[in-house]
Amino acid sequence: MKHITIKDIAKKLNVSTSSVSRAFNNKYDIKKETRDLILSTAKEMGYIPNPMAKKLTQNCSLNIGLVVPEIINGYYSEVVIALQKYLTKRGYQVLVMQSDENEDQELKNVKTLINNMVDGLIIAPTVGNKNISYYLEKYNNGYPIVFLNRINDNLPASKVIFNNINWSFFATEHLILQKCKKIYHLAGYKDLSVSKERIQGFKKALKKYKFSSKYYKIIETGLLAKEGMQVMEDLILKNDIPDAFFCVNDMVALGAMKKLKDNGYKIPEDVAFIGFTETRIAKLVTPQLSSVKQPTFKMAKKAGEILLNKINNSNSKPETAIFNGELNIRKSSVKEFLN
Amino acid sequence: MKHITIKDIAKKLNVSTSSVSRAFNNKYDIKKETRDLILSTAKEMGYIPNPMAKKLTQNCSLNIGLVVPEIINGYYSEVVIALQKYLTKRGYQVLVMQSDENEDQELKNVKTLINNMVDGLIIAPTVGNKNISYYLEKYNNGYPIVFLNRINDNLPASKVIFNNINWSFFATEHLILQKCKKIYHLAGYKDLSVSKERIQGFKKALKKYKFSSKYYKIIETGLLAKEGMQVMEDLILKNDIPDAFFCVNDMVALGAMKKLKDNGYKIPEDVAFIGFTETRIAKLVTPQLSSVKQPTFKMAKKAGEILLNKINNSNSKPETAIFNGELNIRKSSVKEFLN
DNA sequence: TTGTAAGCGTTATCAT
DNA sequence: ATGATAACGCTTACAA
Repeated sequence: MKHITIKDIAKKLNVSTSSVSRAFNNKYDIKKETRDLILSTAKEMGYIPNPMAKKLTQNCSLNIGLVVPEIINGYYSEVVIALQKYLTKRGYQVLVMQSDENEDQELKNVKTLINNMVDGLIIAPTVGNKNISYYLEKYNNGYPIVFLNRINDNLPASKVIFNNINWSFFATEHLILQKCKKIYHLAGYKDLSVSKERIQGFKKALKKYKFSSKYYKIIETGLLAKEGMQVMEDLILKNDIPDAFFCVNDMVALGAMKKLKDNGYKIPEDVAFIGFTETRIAKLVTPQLSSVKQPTFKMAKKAGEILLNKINNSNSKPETAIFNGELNIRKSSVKEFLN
Repeated sequence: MKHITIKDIAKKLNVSTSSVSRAFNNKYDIKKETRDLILSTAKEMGYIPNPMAKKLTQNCSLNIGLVVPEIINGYYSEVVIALQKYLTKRGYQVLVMQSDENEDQELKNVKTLINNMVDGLIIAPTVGNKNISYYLEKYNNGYPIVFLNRINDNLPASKVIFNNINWSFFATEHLILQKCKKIYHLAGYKDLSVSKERIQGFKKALKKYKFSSKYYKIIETGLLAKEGMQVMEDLILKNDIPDAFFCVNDMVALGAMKKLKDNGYKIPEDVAFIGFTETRIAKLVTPQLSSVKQPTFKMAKKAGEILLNKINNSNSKPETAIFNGELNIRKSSVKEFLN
């Protein structure tokens, strides 16, 4: 099963290897007939171009590194899928690495990918900001990087982000308009940029409607269902249950809801819920979970687009794309008809 | 930002490139001091070995292709994670491609990966068997392939599979022992090997307990929550609701349960449910969903292991690993205390 | 339009 | 223990 090379084809047809190469690559400087002959015999012989050789001469790997926090909870799975689709169609392979919400792992991943000479990186940073300066240094040296999500609006680099502040404002306002009087925010990680922004939006809404500090709380949780459950267990013990929760994401919301339901609370009658970064599961639970939907595919695609721009035109300018979402109101947050 | 090469190092130290190469690769035939000197200056100069060049000379890509049906529903996400972990640690990159439950897409993926000269393939085939003969031909020509899941026990190739028949027998038997008298099976795709096997186990249990054909049904559904909902909607319209459902997977079960709950049925009191291929969401819904848990990580790891064996020792024998799981009984299927 | 030959950055085979 | 050199499969000046 030795691989056929352009040499084999050249020998068979009594042409030079350059002609064979040209037949595959050039549009013009080869005669149509020889070109056709070469291509057809190549096919006949079962020729497959050796990507390693090609990459070596062209000094590119045609690989893109994608670093995400995790791919188990749906959101980043969709990011992966969207980018695979976009980049594969353009001749690139995507190397996905997970950070498991761990900064050190993330840095390791990035370094592994750089050592593998990926042509560019898309990074959805994990909680913490220890690594950002390292990434920025690379970026400023001309390394093609696009940041996706979880990154500050004012980071001086190409990035694709969601308008967390506005949409968490809307989500909170929705709860307020449902006449919720006491609203807690399950807030993810205090060091996570999206958490910070969602807190900002939350506070903005409370301020607009003049909530005194007695009537809200911001509670750090993490991002997992398990963590939503733990926090809720704690609140139940303390008998400190408000009439609404706005959660940093759907998983935390689902965990928290589950715990409340198991303890006899009615949702939304006793406690209203709204999540964020809508997942498919939102529609499978009872009651269905209200949430903020993000345009995941579009955002991922945009990140790919910016990256390829940079790769193909190394002095393209930094670009920031900010996306908006939609508020999907479902049963978990609708109290009004009760009044 | 030109890359440092071994030539640069060689020139700087007045040694030959072969010495530099040796310093990085060989254990013995270089003097310790020169070796150390070379390594330290290399580090100083910021040398990164060019993987493309290395791969070209060694005629391997250090890439493994992984073809899965999808990665959105948790199960195959875990497969991806497990294999990434296992293979990355051993110097390989994993190229993941999704088939979207589409045979043609799957074949395309496999061909793309082969054209990219991955060193081996792990395939979790999608529904249908149109491509299997193509894969087998490659396999028989010595191409390293391991099949994971969704493949017949008697396929003459290396494979890692789950004992679907036994565990669907156990799941069904559990429902029977809960005194369920009429059990429907939501069965996935009729052309999917795991569906077939789970149907076999289902029937085996029914036979053991002498269910007449009036008291069970096997209904083709697909594998998505949405499809579980659709089928259930249909059954509700026909007023054809048994007292238990055994579902081909958790997603179908969740969709079906949701539809029933929304129509006023009590679970498990009116209808008991058990899923398969347990997902994390099983514990987040009310009532929690009973399911059969598969040792996903172990199975994926085993697939990686068999594949690397084959790659490193091309005349290693075909190997089949069959795994067992566990039956996790939760509230959705427990009726007995009601009697 | 085609061929020759150098080069991409390594490793591997010989000598020395 | 080290160096010279060919080779891996392809692209690309440059020459013809």
